[in-house]
Amino acid sequence: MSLRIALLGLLAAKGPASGYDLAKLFEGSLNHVWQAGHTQIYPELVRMAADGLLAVEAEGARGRKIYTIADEGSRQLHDWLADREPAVTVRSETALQAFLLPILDTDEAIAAVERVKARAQKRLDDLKCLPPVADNPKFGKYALRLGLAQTRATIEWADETLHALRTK
Amino acid sequence: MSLRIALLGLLAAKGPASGYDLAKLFEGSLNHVWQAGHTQIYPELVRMAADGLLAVEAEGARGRKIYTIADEGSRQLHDWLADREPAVTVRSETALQAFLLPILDTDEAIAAVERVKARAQKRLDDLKCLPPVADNPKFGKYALRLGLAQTRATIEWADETLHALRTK
DNA sequence: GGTTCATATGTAAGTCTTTACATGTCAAGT
DNA sequence: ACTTGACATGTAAAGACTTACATATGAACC
Repeated sequence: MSLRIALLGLLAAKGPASGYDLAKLFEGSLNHVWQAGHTQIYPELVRMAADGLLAVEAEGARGRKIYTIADEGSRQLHDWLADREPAVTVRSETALQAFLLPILDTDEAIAAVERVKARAQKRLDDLKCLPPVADNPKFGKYALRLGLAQTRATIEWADETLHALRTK
Repeated sequence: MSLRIALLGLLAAKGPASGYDLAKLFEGSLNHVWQAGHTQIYPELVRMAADGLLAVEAEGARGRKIYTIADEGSRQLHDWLADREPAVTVRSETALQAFLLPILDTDEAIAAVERVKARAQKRLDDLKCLPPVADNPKFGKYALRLGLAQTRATIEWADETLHALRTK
């Protein structure tokens, strides 16, 4: 379901696009929000078109297909955004490592937390130089700030945890 | 793979336990870290026992089965924790709503962000009165702090975003 | 003319996860 | 004796996601 919403949202933000275009957007700005590869996107677009959420049009000799959001698609997107209580299914390997940290001895734990911190630092840098979606600076702005806030929180946790591990 | 690790970790933290016990732990302390229902846990335990990671023992008339972590299980758990670069597959409906917020008009967006904030606030309360895993206060301590830090960051984002939406 | 790379789309197999169905025990309260 | 609720385990089908395989065009470079 959420994949549908993400695709509808991108088509609303960017206008008509091909599956390939959408896959590129997932690799870019959406990557820190939701992830999907082209093998998941292509069949889903076909189903969405069959369900009347999208209009399709073939273009060029290369078999490129352009999808446009239909009224029913706009409606479902809007309703989901306005009404949906977001599900909170957490599945974070980082949090799992944090949970199980006491299994490691102190120096191994320090190394693991250092890794988490380095990763978060890199993510922070990535987020800072993220291009806007389809030259549309509105989109992704709020998600970017949320990502920055949560990533900074992770770095602070790592610093606090490293301090605790080193002084014990 | 991560489900295996979570199960191994719980068995290491708590000692011998049944599938039912482990499912309860997922509903409790692990819930903010990783999620799994009993329908996923029972078959996985069977596979893990078949792979030599766990020892099984039947107990009582009620068909209760007690799993104990085997040496091979301890080894794999330790290796994963010490060596694994945590995967960062983000799939957050909250972040997706944040991403697509500009599709809503201002008052709808405010309502959506209020919902996110209320949810985070509740989560914060949940985290604060979480019981320790198997009366073992070491476990979950670091994950709890990570969860608190990230949840506080989400609330700060909501406040910042509400302010931005209301003054525009 | 040939190579290489980005473009562009798909299928298939396998894994992970959710939802729905199904069964039976034990303890406590009425 | 009966009911209710927590305990306890499972299967099956469907849906979501990943990984590997497969194909073909157009543009740029050498």
